[in-house]
Amino acid sequence: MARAGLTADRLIRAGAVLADEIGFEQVTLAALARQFDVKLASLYAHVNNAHHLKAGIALLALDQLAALAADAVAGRAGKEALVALANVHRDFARAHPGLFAACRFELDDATAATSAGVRLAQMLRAVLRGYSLSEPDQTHAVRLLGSVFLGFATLELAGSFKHSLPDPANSWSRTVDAIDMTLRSWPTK
Amino acid sequence: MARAGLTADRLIRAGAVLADEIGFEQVTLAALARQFDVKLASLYAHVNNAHHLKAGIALLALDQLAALAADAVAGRAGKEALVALANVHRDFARAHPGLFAACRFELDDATAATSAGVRLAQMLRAVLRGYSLSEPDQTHAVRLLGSVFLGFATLELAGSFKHSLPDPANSWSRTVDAIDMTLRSWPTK
DNA sequence: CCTATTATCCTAAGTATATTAGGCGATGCA
DNA sequence: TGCATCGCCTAATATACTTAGGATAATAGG
Repeated sequence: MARAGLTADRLIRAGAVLADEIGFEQVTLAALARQFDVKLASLYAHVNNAHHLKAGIALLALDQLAALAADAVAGRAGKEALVALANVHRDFARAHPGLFAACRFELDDATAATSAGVRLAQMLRAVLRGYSLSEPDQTHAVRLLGSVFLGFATLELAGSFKHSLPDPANSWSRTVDAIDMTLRSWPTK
Repeated sequence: MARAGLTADRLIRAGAVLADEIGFEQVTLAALARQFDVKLASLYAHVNNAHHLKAGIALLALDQLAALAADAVAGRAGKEALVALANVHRDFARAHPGLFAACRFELDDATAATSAGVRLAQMLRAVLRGYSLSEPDQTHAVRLLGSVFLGFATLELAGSFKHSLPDPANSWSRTVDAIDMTLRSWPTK
C-alpha cells in the first residue's frame, strides 16, 4: 500500500485551507483523512489528537496575521500605520474567515506565550508609538484597538451589517478615523 | 415509567444554564438527556434537532441581554446611558459567558429578524440620540459601538488581558470615555 | 367510568467523529 | 542485504446525532 506522505505540517496546512472553505469548526480529523485518502486512525501518527490539530491551525493563522501586520506597519507611522494595521485585520478576516476564527481558538497559556499572538500585540504597540501615550494609557489603547479590530471583523463576517444600508467599508474607514482622533486626544483622567 | 415532564422551553432553559456552566459549545442533547434522566432519543419529541436547541438558547440569551439593555437605557441619556449600556454588555458577558457565546450563534435571516437582536440594536440607536448624529453617521456609530462592546468582552473572556498589568475594568472605563468623546466630536468627512 | 386518542418516553438501529491498540508491509540505514 | 523503524492499516470502544416504530401514561369524549 503506497504511502501518502503525511506530515504534521502538511496536515495542519491542509486543515488551514479547509478551514477557509468549510469553516474552522467544521475542520475535523475525519475530513482531513478523506482529503488525503487515508484512514482516520492513520493521522494519529502525526498529530496527538483533534485539539492538537486545531491548535496547530490557530498558530499558523496567528503567524500569518502577524506577518501581514508586521509588513503593514513597517515604514509607516502615525495614522498611516494605524490605517494599514486596521485594514490588515479586516482584509484578513474577509479573505480567510476560517483562519480568522482559528485565531480565537483557546490556546493554553504556555502555547499562547510563544505564539505569534505576542508579535501581533507588539504591532499594536508599535502603531501607538505615533501617538504619545504613556503607561498605563498605552495598554488601555492596545486593548481598545484589539477590541475594535476583532469586534468589527466578527460582526461583518457574521453578516450583522448585511441589513442596514451603508457599505461596511465606509463604516470601517469612519471607525478608523474615529480611533485616530481618539488616540490623538486621548482623554486623560 | 413516570414521565419527566419535558418541554421545549424547559430544555432550552436547562441548556442555557448548562451553557454558562460548561460552555455553549459543550451543550449537547446527550448532556441534557442525562440531566433530565431521560434517553437521548426522547428529546426529539420536543426539539427538532441539536441545531434547534442551540438556536433556542441563542434566542433566550439575546432576549435576556436585550431586556437588560432596555432597563439600562430607560431614563438615562447621553454619556450616562452610554456607560450603562456598555456595562450591561461587559457584565453580561462576565456573568453569563455561555449565554454571551450563544448570542453569536448563527441564526438564519428570518429567525434573526424576529429575535431580540433587533431590540438590542434599537438600544444602541437610542443611546445615540444623546449625540446629535444624522444618517449615515448614526449607522456608522452603531457599528462602532457594537464592535467595541463585542470585541472587548470577547477578549476579556478569552483571557487576553490576563497577562498585562492594568485591571481590565480600568481599560473598560477609559474605553467608554474615549467612545463618548468620539461620539461628541464625531469626525465629519 | 370506560374507551379512544394522543403525547411522551422507550428500544433499536444507523451514521459520524474521536481515540487507542496492535499488525504488517515499506523504507532506509548499517 | 538484513533488520529496525516508520507509516498506514484493521479492529474495537466511546460519544453524539438522528430516525423509526413500539409501549404506556395522560387526557378527552361518550
